[in-house]
Amino acid sequence: MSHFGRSGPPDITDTYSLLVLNITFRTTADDLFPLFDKYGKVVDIFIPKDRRTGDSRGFAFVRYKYADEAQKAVDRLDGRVVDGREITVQFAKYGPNAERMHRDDYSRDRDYRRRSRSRSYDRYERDRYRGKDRDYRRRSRSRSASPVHSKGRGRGCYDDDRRSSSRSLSASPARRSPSPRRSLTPHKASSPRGESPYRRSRDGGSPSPRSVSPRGHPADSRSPPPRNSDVDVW
DNA sequence: GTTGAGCGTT
Repeated sequence: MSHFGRSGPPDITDTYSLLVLNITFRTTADDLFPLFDKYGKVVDIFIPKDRRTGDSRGFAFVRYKYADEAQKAVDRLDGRVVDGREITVQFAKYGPNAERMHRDDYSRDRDYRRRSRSRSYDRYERDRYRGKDRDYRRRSRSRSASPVHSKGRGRGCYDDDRRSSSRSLSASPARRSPSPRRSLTPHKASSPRGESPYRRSRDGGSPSPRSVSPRGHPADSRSPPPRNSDVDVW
């Protein structure tokens, strides 16, 4: 009895799709079927899964036969805790069918206010919608979707180095070795273990020969490492 | 084994 989505869409002639979000990654259609079926006639349940791993993405699509039942399910199951997680039930919008036209059937009394009243209203709504940050979310379900990883690290390292270099030449050129290890990098990074050089290029974009010394680094030649301890610290 | 905003298959 879990033929949901096994052979594509069965019959979406008069069915309403509901989007269930915030469900656990282990929740399956069979687990949601009894839950949604209790509130109405569920025609089909489809849960997008990864093609490579086959794991659930965290949301499911419940297809109802009647809109009134779907609305009821949304109102009843929306915010319900399933498997220890609160699920979010709402009507599908970007679906293949987009039952937006049918929505008027059950929300006709509440949709009357949204009637094409004026462009201002539309603009206001759109503007208000834009206020929320939802476009930033990426579709990639990376294991760790972090919008802000670590500002100032990783790539900033190069920037910091470059800035330091600049300051060194400007503030105290003969104070500390600009970057002895940096000058040795191009030579030592030749291929200690058979690593591909082009790979490095793509990783940092162009940090090796050009970024390191855009204005040339004659100081390296005439400014050998004064102390080993300095380099040892690194 | 991990994660957590979102919109779908033959």
